[in-house]
Amino acid sequence: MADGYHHGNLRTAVLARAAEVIERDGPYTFSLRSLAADLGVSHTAPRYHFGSREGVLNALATEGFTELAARLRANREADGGFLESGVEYVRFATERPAHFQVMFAPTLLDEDDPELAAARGEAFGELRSGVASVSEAGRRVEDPAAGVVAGWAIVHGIATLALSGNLDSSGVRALLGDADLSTVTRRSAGLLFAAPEPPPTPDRE
Amino acid sequence: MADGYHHGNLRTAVLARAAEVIERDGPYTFSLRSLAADLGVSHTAPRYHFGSREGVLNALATEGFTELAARLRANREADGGFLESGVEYVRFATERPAHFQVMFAPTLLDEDDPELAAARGEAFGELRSGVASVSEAGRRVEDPAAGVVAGWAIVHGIATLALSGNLDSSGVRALLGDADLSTVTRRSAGLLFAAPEPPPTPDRE
DNA sequence: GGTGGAAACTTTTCGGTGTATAGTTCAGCG
DNA sequence: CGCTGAACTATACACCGAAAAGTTTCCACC
Repeated sequence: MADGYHHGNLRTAVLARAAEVIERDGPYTFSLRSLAADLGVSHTAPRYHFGSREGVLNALATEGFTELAARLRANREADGGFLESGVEYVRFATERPAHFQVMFAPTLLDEDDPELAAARGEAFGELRSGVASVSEAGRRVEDPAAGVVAGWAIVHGIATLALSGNLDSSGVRALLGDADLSTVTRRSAGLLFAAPEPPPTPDRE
Repeated sequence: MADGYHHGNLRTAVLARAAEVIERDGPYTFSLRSLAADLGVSHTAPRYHFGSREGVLNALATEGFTELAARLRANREADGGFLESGVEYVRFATERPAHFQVMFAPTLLDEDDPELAAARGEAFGELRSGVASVSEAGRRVEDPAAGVVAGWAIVHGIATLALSGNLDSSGVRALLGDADLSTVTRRSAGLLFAAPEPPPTPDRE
């Protein structure tokens, strides 16, 4: 495969290296040329596989949505419950920070890419069906639509704040005794859907 | 002031134009040179005021944190309550999308800038004191630290998801009957801290 | 065992971009 | 009138994404 002229596995190598670089420096300074130099190929070689810089980011986002969907599906099939789906969402963000950043930065992507749209649709489907299970569980959600938004927003908020370092730098994280992020997620998102313990049963019809 | 050679108000003009451009195309393609061309000055003129491209973004973030702090303080002094502080947070994000994006993208900023640190500290202080009022109100928060994280995360999550267009594109927003974002915020974040009694916001249809 | 073609790269070239440094304009002031 | 500092320009350089044309290698087919 790798004969000195043909890299042999350039597409995979580019994606892996791109994720590393973006994880370290963010998506702004991400450069196709320096990436190609790292991999020992000419600076136009990645272009053959991805078409453009945007193409690399699209591929990264697609990869990310596919993996996120798989994780959420696995959790659902293991009957992990909504809260654990949320924890998984945050875990994915911290384990694949580059993917996560790119996935939710539409100005970096070509939204017309059908593969990206398919992968995203799959992930969003898992998200909705995960949240739907909460409504079925019949907690205290008299406003299921708001519950969906609240559930997604709280885990997405924790993920983005943690990734951007604002949870630590704000001193908020320290309030929790430096618990790991999964614990933080459980304790925080748990407030949303957990039935209040002392108070009486909320008014149901 | 403006004599054809000296612009007269370049610093302000650069910040205003930068916000426009970033609001439209995001912070990644933001270019000092095209911005200078728009304003009719040489491409190195902005550098005199900001030192570097990063300097412009830092100034934008500083401006943003200062305004956010002021908004939160005004709400607190008007006794708006935590939920309305959250609504104000989201409103700020949608009204100053460029500022908001830059403020929470540390890879775009020079974190050593003392002015930025001061403005951010001020805003975070307001945030914490706003959330602290909830604990004092003694709702059902037996885990106040988690409440702080949850409160911030849910409004930050709504803001980022809305700004990135993911609330609409996912179809989640439509579930709420296309309510405006402040209403979405109240209904969603309201689930977090709402006591069994209906909150001051009337939510009747 | 050669031949055609496609896949995977390289080379070259172009315009755009941030940064650095030296030079220019202009208002205010002694 | 001449000096000085603030605000801006001109020039130069290295890097970058994109485009187009050329090169290498493999492989399927005859």
